[in-house]
Amino acid sequence: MQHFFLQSVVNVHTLREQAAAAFGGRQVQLDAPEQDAPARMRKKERRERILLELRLSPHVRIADLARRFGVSTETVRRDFEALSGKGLIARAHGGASAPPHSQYPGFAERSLDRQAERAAIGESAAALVAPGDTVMIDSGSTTLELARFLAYAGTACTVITNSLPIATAVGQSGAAEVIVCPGDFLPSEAAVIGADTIEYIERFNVSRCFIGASAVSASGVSETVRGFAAIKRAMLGRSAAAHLLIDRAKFGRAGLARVCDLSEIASLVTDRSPEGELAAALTGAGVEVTLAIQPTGPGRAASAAS
Amino acid sequence: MQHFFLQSVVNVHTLREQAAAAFGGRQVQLDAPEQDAPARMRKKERRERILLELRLSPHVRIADLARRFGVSTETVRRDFEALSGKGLIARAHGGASAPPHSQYPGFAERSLDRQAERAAIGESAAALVAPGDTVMIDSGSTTLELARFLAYAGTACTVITNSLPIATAVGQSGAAEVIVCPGDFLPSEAAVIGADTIEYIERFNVSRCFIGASAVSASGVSETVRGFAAIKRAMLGRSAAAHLLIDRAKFGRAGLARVCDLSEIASLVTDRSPEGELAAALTGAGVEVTLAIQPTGPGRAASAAS
DNA sequence: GAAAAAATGTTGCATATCGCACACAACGGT
DNA sequence: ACCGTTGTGTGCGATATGCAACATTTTTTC
Repeated sequence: MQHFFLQSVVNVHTLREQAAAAFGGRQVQLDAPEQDAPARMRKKERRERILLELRLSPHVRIADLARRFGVSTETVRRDFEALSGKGLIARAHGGASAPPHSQYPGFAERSLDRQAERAAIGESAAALVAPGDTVMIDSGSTTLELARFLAYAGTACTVITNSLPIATAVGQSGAAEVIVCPGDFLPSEAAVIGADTIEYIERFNVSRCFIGASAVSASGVSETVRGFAAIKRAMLGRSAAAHLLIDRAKFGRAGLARVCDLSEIASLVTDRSPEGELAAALTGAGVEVTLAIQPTGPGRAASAAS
Repeated sequence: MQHFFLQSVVNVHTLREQAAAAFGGRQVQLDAPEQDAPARMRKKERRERILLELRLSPHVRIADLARRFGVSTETVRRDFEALSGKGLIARAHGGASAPPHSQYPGFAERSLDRQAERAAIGESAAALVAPGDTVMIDSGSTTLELARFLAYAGTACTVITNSLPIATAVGQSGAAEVIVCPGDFLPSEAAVIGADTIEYIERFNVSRCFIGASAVSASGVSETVRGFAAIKRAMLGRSAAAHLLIDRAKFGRAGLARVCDLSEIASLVTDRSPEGELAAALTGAGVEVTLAIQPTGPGRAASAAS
């Protein structure tokens, strides 16, 4: 079996070249901030390839990559260090793997900040779901945490979602039923959007929905990704009660697309008490505020303890 | 940030206990075949927890787990060895990560055998898709390979699928458009099934569809998972040409649910020429047979070379 | 075209991990 | 109560990895 593969290594390389070329067309700015006049193609390309490999198998080894790229292990090690510095990969002894969870690329870049806060918010929100409930869960990194906690706790509920990672996460528990919405797949969020999605959502009626957002202020909830606002509104319209999961970094700001008024949501789950104008508006709108108990979360302890 | 986490390690543990308990209710038979009168709870539970951890973060380290479980590293090492022997995890120096691809649990158990063959089949099938094409892709581990190669090659096509991992894989390329079908989520396959799925599929017309199956024989194509047969038929009905992706292990067998006649498929992509009755039937039905060039595949070379 | 800067390769050593052998403890069957 | 089985811990030499300093090559810049 071993030499089997070794014989075909050449073919593999050829394929990889093609892919790398195709990929190169829409290069990500990997080393943007620090060096402004950077780099020959080599380094960049190699690092892109590392990320590419990492999408295909969850773990790559330094020695393998070094051999494959025809460079020394030190070079690969340096690449790893740079990439892990940007949070694009997670280092491990002898290799590297995909960042914390996101098999979902789009999330990766941003999902490092406030990870702990989001986990706490997700955990608190999960407590709101009782066995037997039917809920809708919006896409987003905070709501994904909710999904993970639901799965972790094994809550026997029915979940309707437009997010693929959320469907997968909740489904893993085996205890929950998951209904996936149709629509156009948006890679950056690993969720579906569009008219089909909305039409489908409107077939259901649920007791609760959990939504995320880009911003919340006294004037209401808003979202930067335009297609998402409509989805959130559709979910709101079909739920007896709506819960907004949002961290304090988004207080007092406003996004491009308006989602709804504060009065339309039943509760806000966050990591710190809102203050000032927003607090007043929330009280005025009769929105209950749930404060998440600080950082705790499955999957984080391991990396933190190391 | 570090001590931050360390302070809450206790909470994490408590949470993990709960989850482990919940999980224990539907324990998988980890060491079923070899030892019939096995084991105290300890080992089993520990190994389940390892798998649980692995779902939450893509890589766990031996030292961490040893400390967390309060056992020696040797013990964890033995667990790793056992689990990797069953293909449930992939070993790495200093730790372990999720098996080859499947962030998708159900796939895991079976997706080791014939992995290379499936990759070859997927690669061959990917060559059938031209830029601009619109295709449907059925769920399954072989068709997932097709999706990965499409993404890897960056083919600019439109894909309609009922499989979440396929949607994610194809979407990653950024070059393709992906339309996801609605329906009831089936965790073991990470795909959706049901009436909604079928109804949705029937809204489209495509040039090609790629389907997998549990078995193929002279009397036709069949599938063991009942809900899937209907999906495959729906896709067949909406495609100008159908391609069956199937490895030689499934030749000459029959599954519970009948999918279609051989005459309904345009081509069969496989890893070895069919023989005897099946070959005759294929010729008779005018089915073109495409033989996949032997093992090659992204993501595999790394693990094989090690 | 030469100097400067960046990237990469090389070396040596500290450390971590591996794999094995053996010893001990816990449990189950007779 | 005995003994065999199984799971676990400990110690050790071999190997792999990490890390830092320095040499070398390549690229950039003027």
